[in-house]
Amino acid sequence: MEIDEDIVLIAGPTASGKTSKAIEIAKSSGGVIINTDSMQVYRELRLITARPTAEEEAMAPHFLFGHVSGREPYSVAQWLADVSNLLDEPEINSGKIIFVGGTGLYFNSLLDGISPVPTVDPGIRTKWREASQSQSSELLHNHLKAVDPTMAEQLNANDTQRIIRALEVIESTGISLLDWQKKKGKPVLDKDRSIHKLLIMPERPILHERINQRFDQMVEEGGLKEVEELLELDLPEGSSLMKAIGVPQLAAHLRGELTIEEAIEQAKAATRQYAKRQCTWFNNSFDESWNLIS
RNA sequence: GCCCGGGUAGCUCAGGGGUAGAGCAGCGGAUUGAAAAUCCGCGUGUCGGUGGUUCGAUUCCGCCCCCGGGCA
Repeated sequence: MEIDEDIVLIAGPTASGKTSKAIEIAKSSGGVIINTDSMQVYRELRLITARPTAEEEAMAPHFLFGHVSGREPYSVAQWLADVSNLLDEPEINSGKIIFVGGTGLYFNSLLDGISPVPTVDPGIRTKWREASQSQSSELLHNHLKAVDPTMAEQLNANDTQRIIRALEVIESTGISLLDWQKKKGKPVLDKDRSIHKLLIMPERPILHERINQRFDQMVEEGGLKEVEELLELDLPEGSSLMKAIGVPQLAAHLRGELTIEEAIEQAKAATRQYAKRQCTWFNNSFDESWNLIS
């Protein structure tokens, strides 16, 4: 598949064949590949996050794959900053660039930018993250109601993660997250470069089949060992990597809580559920400028 | 062949004379610094088949089929 545009975006649910499509395009049209997946940025997991293999990476220049440690906090904003830094390099920004991944939020931030919320005071962040371990979401929601009622109204009382985000922002900046989010971010892609957007959406039953097969393959190729080694690193509690699909399930097996068959079955189900959430995002958040293929 | 037990949602199973409900799976939605996260919503069904009793049967009775277990 040859593509004339300067920038190619390839999105799709997990196991839809994005990696090979990106390499195919890079080989026929040239260009570098930039990761647009929130988990493939981490160094410690390769198999379980379906990161391109060393052989695949050798077929074209790859960026932002496995470039951060699971010990470091990472985020959509950090990713966008990493992309922005890459685009500051003329030899990258003048050639073809292929963004590939499955994180809808990252694509949206790439195209629309992200609101310029200041970095939250680390002490305040830690305080609320710890509070979320010990306090009920309802209690936290009540805190938020007291300090930022309009934001509290936007959030479900069970949505602990968004509630503590809102809490840390109002406490750290004195301004409601809602107000910050009204400020538009600035897009990082050059306005004058042409973009081709590809959305790979296989039929659901086919996708499920591929997901199931791929997880079996991950385990055959040493996924269990990879998780075992990850656990030995003793990453900080709540680190994103520990929540990568497959990790909690295989870790439960290593602790003797699940048989390997149960762990595999549960990991496959979690992957299918994730793929559905991705499809929801793509279906409802991406506009008609995306070219749908299966 | 005989004797038990069972056949209810995709799976595991509960229920019981007024056309049925849980968990898991599945489906739909939200999504702005943890996003593979986090959260919201939705039972999707010839109750094995067929006769009968009954105002009414998935439920009770007969026969048949299928699956376990036991005896031969």
